[in-house]
Amino acid sequence: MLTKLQDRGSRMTSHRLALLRIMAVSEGHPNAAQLYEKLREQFPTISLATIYKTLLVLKEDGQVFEIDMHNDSHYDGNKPYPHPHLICNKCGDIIDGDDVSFLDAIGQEIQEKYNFQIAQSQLLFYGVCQNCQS
Amino acid sequence: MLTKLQDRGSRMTSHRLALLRIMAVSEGHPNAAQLYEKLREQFPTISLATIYKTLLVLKEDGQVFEIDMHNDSHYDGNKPYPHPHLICNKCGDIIDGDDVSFLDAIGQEIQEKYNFQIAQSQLLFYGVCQNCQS
DNA sequence: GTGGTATTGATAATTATTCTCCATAGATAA
DNA sequence: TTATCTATGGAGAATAATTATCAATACCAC
Ligand SMILES: [Mn+2]
Ligand SMILES: [Mn+2]
Ligand SMILES: [Zn+2]
Ligand SMILES: [Zn+2]
Repeated sequence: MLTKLQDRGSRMTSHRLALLRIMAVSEGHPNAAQLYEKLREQFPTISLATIYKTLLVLKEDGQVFEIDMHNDSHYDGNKPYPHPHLICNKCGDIIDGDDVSFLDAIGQEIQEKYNFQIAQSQLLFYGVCQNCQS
Repeated sequence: MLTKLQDRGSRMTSHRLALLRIMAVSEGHPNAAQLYEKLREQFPTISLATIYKTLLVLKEDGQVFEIDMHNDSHYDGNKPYPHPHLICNKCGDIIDGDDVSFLDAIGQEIQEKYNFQIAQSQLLFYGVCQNCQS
């Protein structure tokens, strides 16, 4: 947790701990602005730039995964590795879409068919979630 | 081609034809800035805003597919429907990753397991392409 | 505790994309 | 062909998420 950070010459600060804790508790996929609002409850003088810098450090450290959405990145601190996301066009909810079979198979196939070495992936499905279909 | 546009009250202009033709010929995945440079050869006074407006119209008309990349959207006029893309971290090349099995299976699985009605998808794989592995 | 350095906060800068508004050009019918 | 109506184009301003700058501060090894 903090060992990896320090190996890279980074420090574990109260801000970074708090941000990780919020993500672990919320189980959601917040964006920078939402994390900013949450963190302001504990650190009223925190800056939005600090949120971005913290997210960058934690991302490079492999502790959060960035969901690369159009002009509004969201973050996952619970599953800090590539996995599919289902994004509802009605309510905006972002649902984890892991436990999907064939994912490894697709990676394998791309690797072989195109001789492409996959390092990362962004798998986004847009549509209507269960709740919004009523 | 122009029938669909006119049904929606849109007009087929020389700009729109030229943009579609450039995409069809290039077989690539240009972004707005690259299309702007190309189109300026034919229309020296064209504006970048016109590129964006044209791309929006053609996208809504189902004639181009937008690849939703982080702060730099690219467009596909040859396969104007969702399909995977392989993006090289070294040379920046964007490779079509269709003809991949299991894609329909994954869509099916998400539909069933999460009861999620898929309307669109962005499947991006980042890594190193064949040419850049030497 | 002290000192060196990473981090923070305030704010400016960046950059892709969108908006505004008037002039212009495409379609349609006379 | 010509008139008319309206979508489109061009120029530049506006927007908004993200990044850069830099002096003050907090972390941590000693
Ligand atoms: Mn997730
Ligand atoms: Mn493509
Ligand atoms: Zn929903
Ligand atoms: Zn390459």
